[in-house]
Amino acid sequence: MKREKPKYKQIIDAAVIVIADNGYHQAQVSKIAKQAGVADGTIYLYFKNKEDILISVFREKMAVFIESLQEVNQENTTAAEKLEFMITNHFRVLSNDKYLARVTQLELRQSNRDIRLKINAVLKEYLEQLDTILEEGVKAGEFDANMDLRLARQLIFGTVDEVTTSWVMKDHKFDLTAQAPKVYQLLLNGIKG
Amino acid sequence: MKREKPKYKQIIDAAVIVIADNGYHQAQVSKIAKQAGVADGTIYLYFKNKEDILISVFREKMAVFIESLQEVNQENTTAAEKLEFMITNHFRVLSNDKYLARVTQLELRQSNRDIRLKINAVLKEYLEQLDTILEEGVKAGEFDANMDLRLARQLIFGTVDEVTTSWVMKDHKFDLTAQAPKVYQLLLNGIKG
Amino acid sequence: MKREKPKYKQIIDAAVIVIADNGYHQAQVSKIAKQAGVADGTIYLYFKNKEDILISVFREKMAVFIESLQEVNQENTTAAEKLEFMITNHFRVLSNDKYLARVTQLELRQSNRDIRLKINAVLKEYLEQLDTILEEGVKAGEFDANMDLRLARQLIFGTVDEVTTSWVMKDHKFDLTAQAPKVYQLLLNGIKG
Amino acid sequence: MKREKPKYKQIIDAAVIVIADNGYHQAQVSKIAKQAGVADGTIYLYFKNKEDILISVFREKMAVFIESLQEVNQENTTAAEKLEFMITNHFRVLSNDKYLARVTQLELRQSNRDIRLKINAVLKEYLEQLDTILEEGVKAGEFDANMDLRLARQLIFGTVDEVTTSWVMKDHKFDLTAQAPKVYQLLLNGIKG
DNA sequence: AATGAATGAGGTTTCATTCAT
DNA sequence: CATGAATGAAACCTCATTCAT
Repeated sequence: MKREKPKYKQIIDAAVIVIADNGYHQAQVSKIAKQAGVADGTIYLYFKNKEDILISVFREKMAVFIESLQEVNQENTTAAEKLEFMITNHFRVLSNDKYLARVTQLELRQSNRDIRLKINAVLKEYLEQLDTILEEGVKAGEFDANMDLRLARQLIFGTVDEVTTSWVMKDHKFDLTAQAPKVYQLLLNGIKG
Repeated sequence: MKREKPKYKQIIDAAVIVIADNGYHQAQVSKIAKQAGVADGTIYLYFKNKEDILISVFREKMAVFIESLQEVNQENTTAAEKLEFMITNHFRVLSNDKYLARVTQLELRQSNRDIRLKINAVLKEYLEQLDTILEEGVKAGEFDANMDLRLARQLIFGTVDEVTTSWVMKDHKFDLTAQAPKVYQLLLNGIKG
Repeated sequence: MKREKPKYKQIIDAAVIVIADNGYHQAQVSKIAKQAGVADGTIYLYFKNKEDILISVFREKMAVFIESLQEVNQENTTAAEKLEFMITNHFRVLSNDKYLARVTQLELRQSNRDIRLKINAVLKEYLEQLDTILEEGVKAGEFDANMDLRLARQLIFGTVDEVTTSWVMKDHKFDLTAQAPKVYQLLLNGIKG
Repeated sequence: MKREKPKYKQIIDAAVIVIADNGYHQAQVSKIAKQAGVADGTIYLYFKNKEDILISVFREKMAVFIESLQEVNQENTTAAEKLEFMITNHFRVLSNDKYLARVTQLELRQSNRDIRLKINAVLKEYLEQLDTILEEGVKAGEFDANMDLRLARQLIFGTVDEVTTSWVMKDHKFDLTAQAPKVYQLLLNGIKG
């Protein structure tokens, strides 16, 4: 008996590939089912509807980022080191899964407002981890005590996101992970005390 | 007899309103035609297809940003002052036209890959103006000579864009233009020599 | 230029034929469109949705019955004569349009509760005309003053409907209009004073 | 160990409840299985297919009517008394099982032509019992010798059915069994010699 | 130049039935 | 006998675009 991945995971992974290959609006349920090697109807044993597939893709994949951040946030390192890890990790994960990168940076953003709101809810956890780092850095005197925390968060996330999107749109023509130290330095300059 | 705006402009403006009010996916050509006060078929006398409307919306509205930057780039001010103006101007224009802000920050991004690529082509002019400022600043010793120019551009555009998007998604709950000096300071810290 | 029936009527008539030929559950919108000689989408310029087509079929066709009853109710005849006319007319109209008979007696009754309720609302007008006849007959001493009006209505409608349905289910094997005098006599016996 | 009803009966009863509660078109096999406390697949050990369940429901429940009529038809009473019993019994049985009444009067009639034909075959036995009463009544001089037997049957069944359906559609707002004597009188008037 | 009625392709989801365990 | 996960066919409706007037 062949041991299969549980179908839920199987379908999520198929969705990432289909969306990356065909684009958001051409990612029909039947294509995802075919890629996953299951019948169309089987999808609906594991997901409420198509929207549920898309949000689940994002949630499952973001979990990697969020968990690694939670871990690093519990370690005894400086806030600056944590920030550096966050950036490096972000770039590394997406570098290693170009399908995922295309899906999160380009395709999923084409979804309608409902899905976008649910995706943002997932993203919020990630941003809260970032906030934790920033608060800690301010308390430790590493980061500028007068800076606007929300702006700092937007500075960091906006930059990391823009660099990643740029990398995807330019068909990965530069080495994304190699940008991490430089991005870290620019951002640290911006916020350090 | 009332002198009417030329129909081309009329349709562009109608598109912005319809997209802002209904969202990208609910902005049907017939709605735009109705809002513009013309027949559906008339749209196709001025635009090749729907995609052409959307890109034209972006191009026409971006022109405001680009022109003002071209002007300021020809003035005798420091690169830092130019950067500050760029940020302030960006926030001010979108603050003054909340319809436009919603359309550019949220709605148009839901379009498919083809339209996104064409929108990026329009954006490129804006980013080139930004590059001009950065190069000038490096040459004048205002900005760090060792920094990666592309990263600096992504830092600045990514941050400004993220702050604006955040402001739109939070229903303009904070004063966007008031962020300009703080954003400028954070970014300048990042890149100054 | 060929003068066409207005499309609305054209589609209604096509629906009757398609439903009669294929049965309620096999009467797809595309079949109706094809039969009407229009595109699928054209249907939706004239009807809100499929349900709207079905109810409209019933409403338009019942109008024939209701109007003729309204006319006869305004004439100077006895209630018994009006009743006889009603029965004769009912059988004659359905005898002359076997498609319609199949649709109203068998097919439309397979619809779901929502449609059935709306169909019943249309039917109500017909039954009210019948009530008018009965009340008039009681007042004139033609019909039994002690009878239960609602039951009398159910007696008449139930019988006429059952005879018609029987005729349809037996593939029109007997002459429906020929039943009218006998049915009238049975019913009159039941309710006469 | 609790002695269970045989599964066949269990499933029939579950079907009546599910159809009455959810309506014909929302009575999925899986719902019936759940209500019956068995697995979906188990249904198919006792019934050939869904159609078979529905017809069996009707057949099993009609048996009550048919048996009681067979009994009364063997008694030494007048045809008129038998007719009265038939009407009273019909109303009483359905009054006592409102689930069943909804299912037979409203829901099962939404089924397609095939099922309807098979249901009619079951109904035929009932109508034959009614014919026996009528023939006996004619022979005994109780009923009009000149009347059309088929019409008389349709008069009686159509009226009883219409009264019952009306009662179900009006949510049992009147006392159905209380109608029996009045209905009997109306019908007897119609057919008595 | 302007109209707007007509077109027709294309996709999500349900659910009766099967069959390996 | 019993299970229940898996199957896959099938249809309503929308909307960008055309073209006769």
